[in-house]
Amino acid sequence: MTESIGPAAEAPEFVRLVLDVVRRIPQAQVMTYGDIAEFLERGTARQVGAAMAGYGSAVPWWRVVNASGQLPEQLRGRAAAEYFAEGTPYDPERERVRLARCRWDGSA
DNA sequence: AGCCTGACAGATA
DNA sequence: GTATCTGCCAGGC
Repeated sequence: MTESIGPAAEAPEFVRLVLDVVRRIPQAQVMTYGDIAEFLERGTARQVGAAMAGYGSAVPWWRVVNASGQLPEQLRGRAAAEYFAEGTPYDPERERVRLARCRWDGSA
């Protein structure tokens, strides 16, 4: 059999591309799933979501949200702590980031 | 092959 | 503002 490989090594190329983008999102800013697919000119929002579900723990996953500025229920608590820590504009009532203020377009 | 599921999104009512 | 439907497409069964 092949020798032991790390979790990232068995990730498909699309997953690597997604993770590379997520790592570049600046602190206190976010991208949506669709933004990442569009930025890569590859895949769909749903595929980005699948990539994050499987491998997202290796990157700043809380900086990737859906088009409503939210993450799944299970992750909202931990994400909120990160938003508070890094100063991301966040609406605790709605449990969502304020996309109009912190959406990153991919430019530095 | 078909069917279902999913960290989604836009249109519509 | 919420609810529902449809399109999307890879992956698992």
